[in-house]
Amino acid sequence: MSKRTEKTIVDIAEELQLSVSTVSRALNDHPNISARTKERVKKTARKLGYRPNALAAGLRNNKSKTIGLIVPRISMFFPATISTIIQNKLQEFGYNLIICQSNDSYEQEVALVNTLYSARVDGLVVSTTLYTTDFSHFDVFRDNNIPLVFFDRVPKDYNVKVIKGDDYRGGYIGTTHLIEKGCKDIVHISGPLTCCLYSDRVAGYKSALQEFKLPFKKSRVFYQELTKENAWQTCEKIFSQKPYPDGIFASNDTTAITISEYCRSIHLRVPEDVKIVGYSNDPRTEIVSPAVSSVDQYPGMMGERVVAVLMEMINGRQTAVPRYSQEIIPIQLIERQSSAGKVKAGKKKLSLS
Amino acid sequence: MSKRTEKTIVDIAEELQLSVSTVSRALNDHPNISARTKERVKKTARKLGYRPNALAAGLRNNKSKTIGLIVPRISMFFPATISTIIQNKLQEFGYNLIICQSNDSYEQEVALVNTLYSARVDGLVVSTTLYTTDFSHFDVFRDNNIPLVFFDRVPKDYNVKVIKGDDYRGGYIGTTHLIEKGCKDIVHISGPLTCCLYSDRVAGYKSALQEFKLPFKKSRVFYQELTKENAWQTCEKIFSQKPYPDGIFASNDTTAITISEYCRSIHLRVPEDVKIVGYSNDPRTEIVSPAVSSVDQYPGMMGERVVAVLMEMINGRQTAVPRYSQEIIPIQLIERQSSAGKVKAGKKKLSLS
DNA sequence: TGGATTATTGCAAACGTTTGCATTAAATTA
DNA sequence: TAATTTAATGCAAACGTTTGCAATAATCCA
Repeated sequence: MSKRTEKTIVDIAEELQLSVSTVSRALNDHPNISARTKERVKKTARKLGYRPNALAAGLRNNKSKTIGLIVPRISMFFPATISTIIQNKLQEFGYNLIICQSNDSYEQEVALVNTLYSARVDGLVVSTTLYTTDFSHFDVFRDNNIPLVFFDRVPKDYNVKVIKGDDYRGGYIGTTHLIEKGCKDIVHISGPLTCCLYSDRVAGYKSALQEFKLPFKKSRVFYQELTKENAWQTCEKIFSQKPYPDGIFASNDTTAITISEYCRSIHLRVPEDVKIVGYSNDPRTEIVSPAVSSVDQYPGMMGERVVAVLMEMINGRQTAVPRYSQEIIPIQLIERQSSAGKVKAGKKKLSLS
Repeated sequence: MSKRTEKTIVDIAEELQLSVSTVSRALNDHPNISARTKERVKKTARKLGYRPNALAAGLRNNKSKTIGLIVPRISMFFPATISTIIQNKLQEFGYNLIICQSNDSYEQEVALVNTLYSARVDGLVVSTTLYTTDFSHFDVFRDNNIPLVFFDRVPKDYNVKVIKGDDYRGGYIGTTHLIEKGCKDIVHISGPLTCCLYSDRVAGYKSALQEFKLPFKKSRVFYQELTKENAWQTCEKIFSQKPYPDGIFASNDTTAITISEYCRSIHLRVPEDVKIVGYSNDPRTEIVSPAVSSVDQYPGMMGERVVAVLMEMINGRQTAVPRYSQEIIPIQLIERQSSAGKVKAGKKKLSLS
């Protein structure tokens, strides 16, 4: 057991004939320890190879200097980007980040919340499962007044701090853009409605159609997990019979890109025959040809806001009283090749105000 | 302070008129606690909303049930995929994972090692910075016999457990493939040689050239951080004067994809005029056109091996004595459009044994 | 029925910090 | 110089567990 080499502050104290309290205070730069003592203590700390034990300090202080993060998966562009930012930002504040993935499983999410509570994280950041509609597993955090922030995929009707993208507007803008480019029959491929993200975007899609007096047809909206496989299957369904849509608005970029591939496979031209808009502005949209238009969600801004809000809560500037508050991060449409120009020859441009 | 609601095992003990030790053992299913008592304890634990305090347990047991992971960045495909797998796998074993990014900064890496040590992680997994050549900051772990595993970007000459891809072979296979497809003047774009990954691949590249009696020219190898921007610049250099190379082997896919874009921009045809092979088999290689050939590194296998080895070390089956041991994960070339067919008309196929 | 074995439970120390309060030493003032 | 203030240090409890050992209760066998 070489563990016997672990030095503690009592070793330092003994070596210097000081009390442990003095050593502790010296290491923490407590004001009423003399400069000379601080020097001596720090020096022998280095000499002995002393490493503070964060567990012990955490136990005593009832804080772990650790934040928990739960996301569906870190292999997807948007959560990955946000996680990166959160992690880097927290590092600046001296916090560690425990990143966990629910893999979009409700049960896993519940389990993770509990282990992160046991780990006594000082705060929890979460983007929920596609299927989380009951949020009571977060009560432990909320009721114990431990900072809790949701982002992107956030609860509806749960009294808590929420930071989300402007999904309604995203749905609206994406659809409007296609209409302005001349599309008259726009399919929307959405995620499951249990997730607020998608219901908001669908609402935006609807209101855009309505505003431009285009009919909303139930058969033109698809609800599915937004995987490549599902996208391909849905394409097969869509293009199994005419009339073909002249625009498709997909609620993520994996889907948008797959649609584009499918169109090529059946010799439909993008954007001439079908225009496509995706969501998230995944960098893949740029390298694919034609490049795919997409709704950017400013992940950087969102990540920074998450950390800022969290830190305010931790430092008590923000009232930690569980109070619903929603912060909306703007979105922006990035126009690319996949939705360029006019609908196929013969149709003329809608004149829009 | 609603923190006063935190229940501990002594609350359970009081409620049941038992000793804390009995409660502790009951909760941990210790064999010599009667079934009846266990039942009662667990029931009131639930009733009181008791949550174990992992910090306290960790302090007492000298283990945190937490693993540290340091990667350059989690936004890159390969480390992201591995992190995902490691995280999911560890979850099965009841371990949390603290994911940290060094952002390819040596100083940050050093700092992270120290905070993870302070957090008393039960093990550390790391893929180093591009520029880490001094590994002494890992001594704390090695010397205290705390499981330490390196993967992908691993140390040379540091006595420790290492799991890496077969980069020499990857370099060899990638180059050989281009040669077999008829290339005679192959550029190699490599990362900095401080990183074992790249030096191994360069070695593979060299030996392939040698084997096929092609000259190795220093001017045909470039060493740089493998970013998009650098790739573009290097392309400008390469194609600023003739003769153009007829094959390019890039040490990552971002670079390979950018090269392909550059070629299109100057109206060079891929693969007819230039053939391209990348590294890592990033999914982007598939959606780009022409699809880019790449060397797959089996991230799944690597991730699983990392966790398996780590668990063996933690459970003491593997000797934890710091002993260098290297495990090589195979690679596989995935041929795609970017390196298909023959070199431009007029050249005839090399007949290879 | 009594002694021995076995099954349960309890006591108390330990893990490494931090911190309120008490104490001592040093500096200041009258 | 004595009394008072200020600066620096020490004592001991506390954070919530776990665990070796001791103690008690229950069971068994002859």
